[in-house]
Amino acid sequence: MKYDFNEIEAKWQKFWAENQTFKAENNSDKPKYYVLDMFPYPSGAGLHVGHPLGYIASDIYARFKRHQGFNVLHPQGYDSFGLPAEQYAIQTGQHPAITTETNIKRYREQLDKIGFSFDWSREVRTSDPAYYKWTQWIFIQLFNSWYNEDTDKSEDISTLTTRFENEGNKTVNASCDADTPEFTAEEWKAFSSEEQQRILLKYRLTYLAETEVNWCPALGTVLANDEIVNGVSERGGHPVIRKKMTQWSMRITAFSERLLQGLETIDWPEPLKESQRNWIGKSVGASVKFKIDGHDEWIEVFTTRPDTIFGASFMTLAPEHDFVAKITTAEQKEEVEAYVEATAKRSERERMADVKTISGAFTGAYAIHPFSGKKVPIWIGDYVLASYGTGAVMAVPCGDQRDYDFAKHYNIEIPNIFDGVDISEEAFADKENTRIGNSDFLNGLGYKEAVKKAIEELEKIGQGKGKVNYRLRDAVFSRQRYWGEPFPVYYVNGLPQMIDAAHLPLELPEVEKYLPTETGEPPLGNAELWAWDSENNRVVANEKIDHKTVFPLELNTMPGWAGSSYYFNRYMDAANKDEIFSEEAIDYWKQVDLYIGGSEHATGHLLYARFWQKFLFDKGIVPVDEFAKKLINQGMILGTSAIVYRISGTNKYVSKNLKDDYEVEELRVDVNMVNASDEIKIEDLKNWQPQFSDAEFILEDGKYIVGREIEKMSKRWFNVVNPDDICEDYGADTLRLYEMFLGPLEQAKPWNTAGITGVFSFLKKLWKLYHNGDGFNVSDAEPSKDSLKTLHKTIKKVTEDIDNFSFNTSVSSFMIAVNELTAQKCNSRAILEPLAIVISPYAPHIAEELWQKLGHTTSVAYAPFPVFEKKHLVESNKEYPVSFNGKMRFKIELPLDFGKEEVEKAVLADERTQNQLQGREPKKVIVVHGRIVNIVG
RNA sequence: GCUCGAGUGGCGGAAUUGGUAGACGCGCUGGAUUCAAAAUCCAGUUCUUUCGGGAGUGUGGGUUCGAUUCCCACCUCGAGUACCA
Repeated sequence: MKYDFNEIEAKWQKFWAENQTFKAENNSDKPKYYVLDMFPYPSGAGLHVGHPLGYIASDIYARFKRHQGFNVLHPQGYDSFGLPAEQYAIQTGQHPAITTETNIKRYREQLDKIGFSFDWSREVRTSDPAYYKWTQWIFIQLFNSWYNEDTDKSEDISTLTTRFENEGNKTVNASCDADTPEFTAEEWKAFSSEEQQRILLKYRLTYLAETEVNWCPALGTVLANDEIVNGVSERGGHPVIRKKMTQWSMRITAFSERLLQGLETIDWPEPLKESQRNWIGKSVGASVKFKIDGHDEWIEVFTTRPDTIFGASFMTLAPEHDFVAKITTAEQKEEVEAYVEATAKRSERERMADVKTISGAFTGAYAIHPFSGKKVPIWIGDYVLASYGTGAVMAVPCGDQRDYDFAKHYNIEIPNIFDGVDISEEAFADKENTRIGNSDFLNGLGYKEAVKKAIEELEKIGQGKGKVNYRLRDAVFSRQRYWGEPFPVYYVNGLPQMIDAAHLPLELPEVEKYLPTETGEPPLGNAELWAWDSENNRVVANEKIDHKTVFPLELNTMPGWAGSSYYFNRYMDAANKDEIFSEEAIDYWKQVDLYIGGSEHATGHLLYARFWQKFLFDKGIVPVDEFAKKLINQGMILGTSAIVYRISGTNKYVSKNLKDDYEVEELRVDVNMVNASDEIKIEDLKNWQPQFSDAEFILEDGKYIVGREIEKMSKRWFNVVNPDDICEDYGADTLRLYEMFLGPLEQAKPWNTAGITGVFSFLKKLWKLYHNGDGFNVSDAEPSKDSLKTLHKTIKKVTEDIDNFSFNTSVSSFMIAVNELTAQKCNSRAILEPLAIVISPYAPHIAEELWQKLGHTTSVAYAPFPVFEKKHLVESNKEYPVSFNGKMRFKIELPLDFGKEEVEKAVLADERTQNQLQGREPKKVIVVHGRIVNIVG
């Protein structure tokens, strides 16, 4: 009987869908387990064979957990807001919602063909108003919250206003904007309502602020750093300038320390955690205030080396620093202004790329050293970044290489404050071996003591204190796009007001064009129905705006990461119309137990999602403050491109191993035409593209052999392999097994369809094991000892492999098991029934079919996983490998109950031992019981 | 530059607490079956060899009876990050 995978797979996919086999219940006596994939952006290109890798792994895990008796939540959805649909809309006028719907359909078909055990009843789409209602809702919660650094928690904004009324803000320890003014309770009460609102914005967890952005006038939009290449836009090559814009931001910096500490509590890959740590960028040091000579102003700097304060011989401000204009003297004005203008023209990336060139300008002003009272010149230089610390540094040229280079370049004094160190060539930055000298009260101290002492002294004179600084910046949350979540915000006298949560969702309006308006406003500026009637709580036409009851709505939309920052929680109760999720659901599922996805989201999605989770935790909305206990990064699947060699200037193509005799150009051709021996059929090539139809070919051994190159899977390299095609030709079970068989989950590895025949013939052999000629053939005969041994070593191995996420080695052990059972001519139910369950997480369709044929009427998906029994693996003999000086030379079979002496005696008595020794006396014989014998001599 | 990861046959890879290096699969070689091909099955396949053996996991050292595995130095490749005070 033939293994008809197409029929079998269609049958079971239908069965699972009709019976809702994988629907998870929100209340169950079973222990819960939540397996999550990073949901895809449904692109127009569809899935290639690399996309489902992580999904297959998580599906195997989810199925395994079901066999182990867990109530498994394994949902899937779509991150369906995004740029490509919008770009397509701009080009064609097609509404992004339509494109998105089409793409989702295609994705769903492709996913269904692979046989995933998703609970589709919980599907979410970030672009669905029923979903983004809750994205908007969370935004409102953030707006209505502030961060109390005393309790280290987000709190409702009302607790802040109460404190302002009672004590002003001097005593309030909060995360807030740097330019927040101080006020007393009386002053607060005297402020107008508008003034109060303006101040509260400086405290809210999402707030409006002037942010410097990369503005591309030609595209009418803000670009991310990686959308800019060499100072011009990647798309179209238009100039990009730095521009200040009022944008929504998220006060993620309030959570810096918790985001850092939380990493210790979660089981995520170390490299991923490391990149989050770097991104957060904690440094411990001190903030120091320098008085500016002749001004009332103080310059505040952050330093990690307060111990070197006596080495500070100048200050450097970022060119953008607020003080620059104020303190620059008349003589220096021209030079400074020219320098500031020159730096403003350069993009941040340009500035960062050009590290070698030293540039700066002297402001003519001086700061007073807090201890020595000496006047130190104040410079500006673009090596100081406005966005880090205070945008100012105390320059210690003897201890910091950049300060050193700057000082050398401009002939600034380089005082040496290190005992016994030569600084004539370079700065000395070795903390371990630091011994401070020439520094008044710090003389003779090492790094640690000197830091402590310096901070103490700074505090005494009120000019500094210990401080922790983070590199992490608040996250800009506005996008000048159409296809994203609208902000639930309208403006009264320029001040943002939240739409009441009861009136959400605020749905995206229709627009004529998806481009920015002529006046440079975001695409929503094109909408005609985009005003808020605050009396009737609904969207009305723009012409009704009277600024009394009808107000303009926000024109920006939210970024891609908004919808993905909490979707894992929404899955728990995805259809809930009244709440983001029920308390019952979140208390049961709590958090994701296993999250699988790409490492490219390390510092984007995965950091923002942790931030929102901590916020929701503070608000009591979720019960745990980390959303995913364990995370695994799947590696990228690369393509194996096929290359043909055209002889230069001709239409002749030469086979790979003959190409060195000619001058050739490499051309990539469709990999799907190449067979396992790297041979391509000339006919296929001729039919593939017209340029080959009348080409000539120089063959080797009558074949055309292509060259191969491993590179990213991409249409332009013609190396994309489609999972549908694989399912069509070999079946989903083969695809699933082969994806796993390729190598370790976390590693990048090349795809080559050639190797797939190995797992395909394995499945055919597995099928044969249960069949005899035309019929199903499983007997109730007692299994042989060997078969039991094969089964149980497979159970053991596969269980361990799944626990270790080592799915590739499981596939090998299935192959070994089937090879052995075939050789043993095993057709015993006692073996073949458990075997079907063991294989079912990997190859669920064939397992279901065999399970049914074995006489079962319910899905194999919930059959208990076979339990490993040690007794079947117990041996009485061991084939000892005998090594000489660590090299294995021969094997000898001995009873396992032989003791060390008996083993040694038996080995030494063997003639092969004497052969090896050739008359030498063995110096030492090591016997490791049950493992190995090693003879030294 | 810094951080992290990885180097094993022609290829993907295995060896999970230091104990038989190359499991499993692809490809390749030979054979069976076939008019032939596909499919299937069997045998072989790290290199080298005077057929006794010898060498061998990026390179060089070290620890050990024994190292792909642990330590030190270096080389190569990949990923992330970048004037972070």
